[in-house]
Amino acid sequence: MPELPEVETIKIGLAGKVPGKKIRAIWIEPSFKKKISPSAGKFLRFLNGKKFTRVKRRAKILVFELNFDYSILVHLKMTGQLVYYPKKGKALTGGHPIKGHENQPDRFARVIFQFTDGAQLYYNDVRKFGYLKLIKNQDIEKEFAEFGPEPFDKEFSQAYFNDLLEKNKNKKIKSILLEQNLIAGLGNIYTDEVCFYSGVRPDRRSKDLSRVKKTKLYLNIKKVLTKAIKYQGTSVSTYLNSDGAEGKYQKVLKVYGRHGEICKKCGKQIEKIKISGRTSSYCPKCQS
DNA sequence: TTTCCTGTTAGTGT
DNA sequence: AACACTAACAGGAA
Repeated sequence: MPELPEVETIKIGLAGKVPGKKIRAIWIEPSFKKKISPSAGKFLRFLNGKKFTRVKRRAKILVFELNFDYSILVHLKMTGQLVYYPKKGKALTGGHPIKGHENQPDRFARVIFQFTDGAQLYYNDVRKFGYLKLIKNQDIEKEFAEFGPEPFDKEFSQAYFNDLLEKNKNKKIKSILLEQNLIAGLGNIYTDEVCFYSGVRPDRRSKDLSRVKKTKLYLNIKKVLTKAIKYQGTSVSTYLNSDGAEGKYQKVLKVYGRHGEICKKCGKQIEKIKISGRTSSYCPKCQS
């Protein structure tokens, strides 16, 4: 699920909740122990009694800073969720989309943080692709060295973007947008949407893009992500924000997941192709 | 029942 | 080097 807007939404939600919380106990589902580093044992031992101080995001990774020179990195991969339960837990029934599991917490809980004030933070993950990593703050920069600029950073300028297209002129535009070492945070949903708003077929090679299209792509990356954050992300399958509620952006999707349906702009049928192994949907009339 | 699909990405093979 | 494909895992849809 989670691409930049979803991770950002979770970050904003948790930033108002977990700072100051002190860990009383952590439970890890046995089969998930191999996804905890440096090891489940060290993770438990080190974190017991520590406090969360701050929540940040880089690319699609959440960073929980602690009251020592350490942080916990959380990558949700395809189906990870973080859900916060205050002490006085209203039963959260916020539309968990997996049938029969409308009530949180459910059986897909992999890690549970219990805080001294009775609140809890759940890491849920159906497919168990995600991971939690305890890391020294001084090592974080090295860990993130692989990522390209954040789309909202000054570093991500039109000049940078044009240069990046020039350096990858034979690649398909969608492949470029998906590469985290070029631009951080876009995934399958928002790359499709950015291409639609820019009138560009996702399989167009970047050398064939006009100057105008390059500008459109650049601006639409920011526009689409900004709107998606405002809508609290897209709930396609298992994504929930940190209150356990769904995002709203799926209501305004133009092409992602809509192949076979009618283009909202021109009425033609949305088509699909595979790019970098990902299903990509586009309108054959609006995008060229 | 079986087959194919799914938000990510590291790793392997061509 | 650049690219395509698969595995990691589980459940839903057809």
